[in-house]
Amino acid sequence: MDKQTFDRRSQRSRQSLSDALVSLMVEKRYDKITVQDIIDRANVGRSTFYAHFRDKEDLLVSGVMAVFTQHLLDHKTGNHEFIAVSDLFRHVEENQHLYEALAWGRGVELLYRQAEANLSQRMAEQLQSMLPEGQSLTVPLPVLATYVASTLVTLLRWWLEHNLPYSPGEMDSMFHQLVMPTIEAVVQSAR
Amino acid sequence: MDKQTFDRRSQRSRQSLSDALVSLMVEKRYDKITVQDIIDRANVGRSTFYAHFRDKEDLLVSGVMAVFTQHLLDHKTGNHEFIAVSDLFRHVEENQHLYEALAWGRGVELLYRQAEANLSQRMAEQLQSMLPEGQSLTVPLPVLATYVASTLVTLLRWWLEHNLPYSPGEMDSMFHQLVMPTIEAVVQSAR
Amino acid sequence: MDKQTFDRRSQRSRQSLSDALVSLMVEKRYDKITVQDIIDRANVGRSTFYAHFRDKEDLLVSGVMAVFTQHLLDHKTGNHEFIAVSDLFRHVEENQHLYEALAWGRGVELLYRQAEANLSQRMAEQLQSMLPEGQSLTVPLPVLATYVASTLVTLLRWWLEHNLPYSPGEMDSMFHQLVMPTIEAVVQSAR
Amino acid sequence: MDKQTFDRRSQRSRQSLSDALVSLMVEKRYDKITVQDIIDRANVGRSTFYAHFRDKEDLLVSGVMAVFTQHLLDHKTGNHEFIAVSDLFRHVEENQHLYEALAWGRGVELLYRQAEANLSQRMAEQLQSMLPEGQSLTVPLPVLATYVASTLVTLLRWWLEHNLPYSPGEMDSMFHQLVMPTIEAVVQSAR
DNA sequence: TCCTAAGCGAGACGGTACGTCTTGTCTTCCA
DNA sequence: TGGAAGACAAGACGTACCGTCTCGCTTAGGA
Repeated sequence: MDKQTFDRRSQRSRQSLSDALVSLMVEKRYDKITVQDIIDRANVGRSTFYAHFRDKEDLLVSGVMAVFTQHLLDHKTGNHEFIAVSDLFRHVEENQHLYEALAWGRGVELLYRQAEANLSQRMAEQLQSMLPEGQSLTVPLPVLATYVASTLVTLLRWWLEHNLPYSPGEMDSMFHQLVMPTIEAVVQSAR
Repeated sequence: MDKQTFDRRSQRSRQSLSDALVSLMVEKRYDKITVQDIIDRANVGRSTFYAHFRDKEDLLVSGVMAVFTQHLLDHKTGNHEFIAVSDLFRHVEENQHLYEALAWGRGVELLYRQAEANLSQRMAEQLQSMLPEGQSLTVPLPVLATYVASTLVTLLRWWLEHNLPYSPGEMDSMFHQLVMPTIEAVVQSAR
Repeated sequence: MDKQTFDRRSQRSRQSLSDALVSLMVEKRYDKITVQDIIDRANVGRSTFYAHFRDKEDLLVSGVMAVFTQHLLDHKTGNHEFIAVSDLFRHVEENQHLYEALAWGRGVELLYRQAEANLSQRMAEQLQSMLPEGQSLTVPLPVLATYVASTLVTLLRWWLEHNLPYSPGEMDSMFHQLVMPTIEAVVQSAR
Repeated sequence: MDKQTFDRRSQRSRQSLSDALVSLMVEKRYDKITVQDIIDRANVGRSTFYAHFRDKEDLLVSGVMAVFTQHLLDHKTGNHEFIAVSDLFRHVEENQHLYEALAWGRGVELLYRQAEANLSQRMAEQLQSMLPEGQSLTVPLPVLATYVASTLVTLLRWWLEHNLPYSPGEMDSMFHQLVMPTIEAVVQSAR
C-alpha cells in the first residue's frame, strides 16, 4: 500500500478519535471516559484505537493537544506586539465550550502543564529577543518565562472556572497589569 | 470496646495508611499506586481502608494533604511581615524528598490546586487587610490573590523540578521581585 | 480467613460455574460459549472465574468432567461382573440431555478422550486381574484395553448421535457381542 | 480472463496455503496456528486466503483433508481382500511426520471423525456385500461398521501416540485379531 | 502493442473475546 | 462486637485474532 492511502485512511481514524474524545469531554470528566465510550462515539474498532494511540492519555496528548495547542498558540502568530493575548482570550471566549471541557477533567492538568511549558518556551524566546543589548535580568530568564506563562494560564483557568465574568479586553488588560510592572522592574534593574 | 481504644486503633490505622501512601509516592507515581499497594504497605485489611477513607483520593487529601498543608502553611503563622516565604522555601528544602514525591505523580496536581486555593484565600485576606482605607485595586482582588498564590506555587514547582538550583533565600528574593512590583502598581494606581 | 470459609464460598462459585457451563452446553456448542456467557449465567464476576479456573477448558475438565467421570464411572463400582455396562447405558439414557450436551460441541472431544483414557486404564486393570495364571495375550494388554474402552465410547457416542434408537439392554448386549468374542479369542489363543 | 488462468493462479495459492498449514502443523498445535501464521508462511495476502477458504477449518478440511483422505483411503483401492490395512499402516509409517502432525492438535479430532465416518461408510458397503444371501447380523450393520472403523482409527492413533512401537505387519495382525472374531461371531450367529 | 479485467499482496479496519487488573462491597472469622 | 482478612461482582484495560474491506500492482489474454 502506498503512503497516500495509508495516510488518508489513518488520518480519518485519528481525527474521528480525537473528535470523539473532545465531544465526550464536553459531557463528562476525562477520567470517567472509557476507551469503549470513545470508540463507540468515533465508530471505530477497538484495535484501531490501539493501532493509533498507546492509551487514552496518548490520544489526549497526541490528538486533542494538537488542536488545543494550535488554537492556543497559532492565534498569536504574526503579532509584533510584545504579548498579544487579547486575541487569545477572545478565541477562548468563542470556543468556551471546548475550553470548559478541557478545564473540567482530571487528566486535563496534563494539558495545562503542557500548554504552560509551550508558552514558557515561547516567552523565553520573546523575552530574550526583547532584551536590549548589554541589559540583563535580576531573575533567571527561565524563571521569568515560566512566571509569565503560568500567569497567563492561571488567568485563563480562573476566567473559565468563574464563567467568563469579564470581557476578553478586560482580561487582556489584567494580564498586562499583572506582568508588565514585573517585567519592567526586573529589566530596568539590570541597567 | 471503649471509645478510647476505638480512637486509638482507628488513629493507628489512619496514620499507617497515610504513611504508606507517602512512602509509596516516593517510589512511584500517585496514579500507578493501587489501593492494594497501600494496604499491603500499611499491613491493613482492605475493608479497613474503606472504613476510613472513601477512596484513594480521599486518603491523599484527608491524610497526606493534612501533613502537606500543615507544613506548607503553618510555617507562616506568627509572621507579621507581608509575605514571609523564605521559611517556606527553607522548609521545602529540608523535606526535599517528600516534596519531590508530591511533585511527581499525576494526582498531585490536586494537591497543587488545593494548595493554590488555600494560598489564594489567605492572600486575599492579607491583601485586603493591607489595603489602606479609601484605596482600591485596578484588578479584582480574587484575581490578584490567585495570581500571587499561583506565582508562589509555580516557583516552588519549578524549583523542585530543577532540583533546587538556588538557595531558599534566592528563591524568596525572586518571589518578591516577581510579585511586589505588580502589587505596588495595582495598588498605587488605585489612589 | 480460615479454610472452612474459603471452602464453603469457593465451592459455591465453582459449582455455579460448572452448572452454568453444563446448562449452556445444552443450548449451544461448547466452542461458541464465551466466558462472558458463563459468568452471566452463573451470576459471578469475571475475576472469580479466573480465580478458580485457568480458562474455559479448565472449567470443562476440572468442573464438568468431574461430574461426567463420576457419573460415567462410579456407577460401576461394586460390580463383580466383568463389564457391567448396562447400568451405564441406563444412566446415560436417564440423563440424555446432559450427555447430548456433552456430545455436541467441539471441545467435547476432550471429554471423550479423557473418558476413553480413564476407561482404558480401568480395563487394563480388570483384564489383568481376570487373566488366569500362566495365560497371556496375543495382543499387548494396553492395546486390548484401549480397544475395549474405545468400543464402549464409540457405542455410547453412536447411540447418542442417533437419538437412542435402542434400549439400554440392547446396547449392553451389542457391546458384549462386539467385545467378548475378541477377548475370548485373544485369551484362548494364549494357552 | 479465461478459466485456465483462473485455475492455474488460483491453484498455486490454494496449494501454498495447504502446504503452509501442513508444515505449520508439524511445528505447533492446529488450534494455536493463526490465519496470519498461515498466510505469512504461504507468502499470500490475507484477502487471498479468504477468497479461497471460508476459514481455517475449511482449509483443514478442503485442503489438508484432501491429502489425508486420499492417502488414507486410496491406498486400499483395487484390493479384493476383505480389509487390507497393512498397506495403510505401512503408508502411515512412511509418512510418520505428517500423521504425527495430524495427531497432535485439537482440531484434528475433526479429521479423525471424518476419517472414521468415511471408513464407516466403506465398511458398511464391504460388510454388506460380504454378507451371504439369507444371512443377517445380530447387531445392526451401521453399528458394526462404526465399530470396525473406530477400531482401526483407534489403533492408528494409539500407534502414533506411542511412537510406532510395532511394525505395520504386527499392527495389521492385531487389527485382524481384534475385529475378525467379532465379525465371525455376529455373522455366524445369523444363520 | 496496447488495453483491460481479474487475481493478488498488503494491511487498515470494525468487531469479539480474551485474561488481567483494580475498585468498592460484603461476608466471615477472631480477639 | 468491631476491625481484619479477603472473596466477590463489576467492569475497564490492552492484546490477539477474525473476517471484511479497500487499495494499487501485476499479469495475461483479447483488441
